[in-house]
Amino acid sequence: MIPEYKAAEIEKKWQKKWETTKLYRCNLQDLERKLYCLVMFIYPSGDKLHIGHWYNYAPTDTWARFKRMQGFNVFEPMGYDAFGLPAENYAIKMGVHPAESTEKNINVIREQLKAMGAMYDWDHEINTSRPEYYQWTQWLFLQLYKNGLAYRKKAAANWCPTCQTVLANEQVVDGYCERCESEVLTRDLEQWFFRITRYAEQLLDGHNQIQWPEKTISMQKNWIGKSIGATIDFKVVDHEDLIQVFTTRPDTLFGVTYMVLAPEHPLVEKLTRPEKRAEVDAYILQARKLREIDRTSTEKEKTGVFIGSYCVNPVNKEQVPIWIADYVLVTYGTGAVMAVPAHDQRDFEFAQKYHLPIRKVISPNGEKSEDDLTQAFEETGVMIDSGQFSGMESTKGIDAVVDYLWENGCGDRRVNYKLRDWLISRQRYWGAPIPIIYCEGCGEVPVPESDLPVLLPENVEFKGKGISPLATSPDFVDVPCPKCGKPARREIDTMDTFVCSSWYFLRFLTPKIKDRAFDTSICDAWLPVDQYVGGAEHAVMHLLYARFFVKALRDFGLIHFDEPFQRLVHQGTITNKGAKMSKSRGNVVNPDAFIEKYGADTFRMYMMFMGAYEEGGDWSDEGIVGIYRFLRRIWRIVLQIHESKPCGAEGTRYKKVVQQMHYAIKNCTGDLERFHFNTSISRIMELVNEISLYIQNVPANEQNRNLNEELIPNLLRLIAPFAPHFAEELWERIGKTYSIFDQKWPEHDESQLIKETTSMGIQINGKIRGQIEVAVDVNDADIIKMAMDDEKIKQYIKGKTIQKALVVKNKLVSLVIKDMP
RNA sequence: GCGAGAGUGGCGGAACUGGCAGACGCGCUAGAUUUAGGAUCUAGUGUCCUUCGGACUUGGGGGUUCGAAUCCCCCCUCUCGCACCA
Repeated sequence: MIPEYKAAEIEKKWQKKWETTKLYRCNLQDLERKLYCLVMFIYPSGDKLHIGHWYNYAPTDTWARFKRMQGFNVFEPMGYDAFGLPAENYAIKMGVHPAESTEKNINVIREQLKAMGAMYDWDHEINTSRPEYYQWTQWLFLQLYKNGLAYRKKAAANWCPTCQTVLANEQVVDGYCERCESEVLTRDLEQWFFRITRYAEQLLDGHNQIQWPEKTISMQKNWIGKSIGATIDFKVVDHEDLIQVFTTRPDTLFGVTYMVLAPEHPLVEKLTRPEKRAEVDAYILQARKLREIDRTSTEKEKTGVFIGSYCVNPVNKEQVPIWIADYVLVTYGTGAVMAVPAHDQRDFEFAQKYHLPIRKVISPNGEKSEDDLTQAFEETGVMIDSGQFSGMESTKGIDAVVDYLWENGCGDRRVNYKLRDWLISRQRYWGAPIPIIYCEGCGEVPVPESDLPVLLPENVEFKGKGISPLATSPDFVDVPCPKCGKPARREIDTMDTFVCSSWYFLRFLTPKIKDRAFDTSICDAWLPVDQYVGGAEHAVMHLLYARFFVKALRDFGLIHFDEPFQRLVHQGTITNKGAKMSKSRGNVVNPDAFIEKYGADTFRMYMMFMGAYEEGGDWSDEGIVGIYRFLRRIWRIVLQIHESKPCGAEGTRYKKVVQQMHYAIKNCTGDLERFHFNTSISRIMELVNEISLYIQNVPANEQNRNLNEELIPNLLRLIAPFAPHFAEELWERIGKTYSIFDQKWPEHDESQLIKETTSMGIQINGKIRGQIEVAVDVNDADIIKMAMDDEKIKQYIKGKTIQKALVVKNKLVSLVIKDMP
């Protein structure tokens, strides 16, 4: 009598055994075949594990287990990105201290993660909100500070009125807060920045040495936004001032007919003529009122005003009027643009509206034409009406003009980036305090490393609004200056949580060391992370910041590699009945209910079966039973064969089963490698179907003994990464030694895949008309003959001439026929 | 608006470099077994045509090819990213 498959019981049993035997403890000293498999650690904001977490973690764990069985020394850690706004907001909502609620949530989540059955090495767990961790986040801040990569400045910052804090550029999506979707305002504030812009070029270069999705790389490239061009200085008439512009088209300099400054440009105030003052002020006021999103919309008609002053074009000494317009952004380039309406569509539209001259200086063929342009000609061509440069190819003209400007001291080559420095100050409580003290005498003083950590005070009013909660703790704020000992005050802002997660992959290796943030030699040995898995939404935030950190730390001599993550895979999104899951739609799938009903093994396996991992899939409450049935089917077959102990020697039918096994091993392995879990599972299903047919059709006493000895063990090895508890249980039940995860992943034998005959389709004029069974060693000419001798085919080719006949090996025969002339 | 990806049965999805479209699973139909089953097993299941058999089928339209889901051109829809970046 075959016992029932009791998932809950089995899963508990093995989770316990794995833990007590420390099966997944990784020996970091063993570097041969090391493999660092990392999944983005969890953000414990208050909710339990949702389906997205499962989809991130379970398949990655399957991959890691597969690699372990292939003989790799796999390090797969898990921890908590525990600081941050959602956790703080959750605590406020529940009326408890964030430290308390975070700790509680982590305890729940840890149990859930364990119930998933992943092979995390729990000895390496980290929690970024613990002083043991954030002490080193602060230490890293100081290293950046010491090396000139952390600085404070007053700047217009993105302010989220709901979150009551500033945000980094990366956290503002279309003018709205990435987290809470409130409209983001601008506020002038003193803020801390990390000088990520210094690494712009290196961040671009590094893309060449990592295997990441094309799309993610291009998003980063786009975000960094490199453009090569020149700066050009325009003297202002009757003023000492120079207006500097950045342009990628110095070859169009002779076509400049006006100058445009951003309304916020510092020179606007000074250069506005008295008679224009009222008009200009009104325009600036109006531009300010416009929401960022409206102002930057390309749909919006361009507007601007003339401020009354003129500047001089350095190549032809022509005076051109200076305008301000909100299509020029103060944050990009120099905040000023030389307008060339004939060769820039935006300038063209503006010039048309305000009747400014449009002067053609680039011609497609070098010839002048009197026709009016209907739109700007933005391509390259031949320079015309450009003084000594006329007749020159515009691509060469770029260099020639810049050389001329440089010689005359009014221009230079310049590479410009869109990337801005990373604003890391947050006016919130639940984060790592910035380790800086302000002293009236000594100014900005870094907290000495020996005084770290700067502990988050407990007695804080963190529910307040508009001011950093740390300001409400006098014990925290008032400190003696570390330099002169006089009364001073601490920085009251905390760091963006992305700072914590920019180096966690280093800490994971040695989470408990007390005297260093990380161990240089262990990091050098284990990094870069071999396989990183996480959401695509981090493309220009976490993934860019972490790369910046690694490059900076490398330059400080603390590590000796260039990139944190060698291979990167993003999981797709799970939908439910075709729609994105959301609380408002009410179609959120709660994993717990399904795990209770079918077990974690079925649940995780079904997620992998739904679709291609990187594309996500559509959840179906019905579909999951397919996997449940499949596991129970294996359960019965394995135990039945184990009981009946086949000892026969039946060979003909068995050969087919073996062939199917090698086919399954081959494809299952290849697909797992590429994170194609769904097709990988399909191959195992086919194998099970074949075994099932065999034991039904071949009498028990004849069944091949290898069924028990070779086939079933291999089947269990194949299923083990997908359904770990299930496979471990059956492995034990068939009398094998613990653990199946110390077993070697099966390898296929290519020679076993070769069939004696193949069935080939016969195509006539592109349409399949018949099938023939052909032995593999038959040559093409004979195959064609066989095809033409086929009864069915004869009907088609009777009375026709064969124009062409070809054989596609093992696939088909193609005949092209034509009526007899 | 620009850029990238996608569109395949009733459903989720396969098809690696052009080579028998629809693997695998869900659902459905019939049968077997069972006291019963939402358990299990077997067979069937793209659409249309009256059949042996045939015709049509990968968002729509054209093209290249002996042969196209796959390559090329035009159009439609969806998803994601960027959005005056000078």
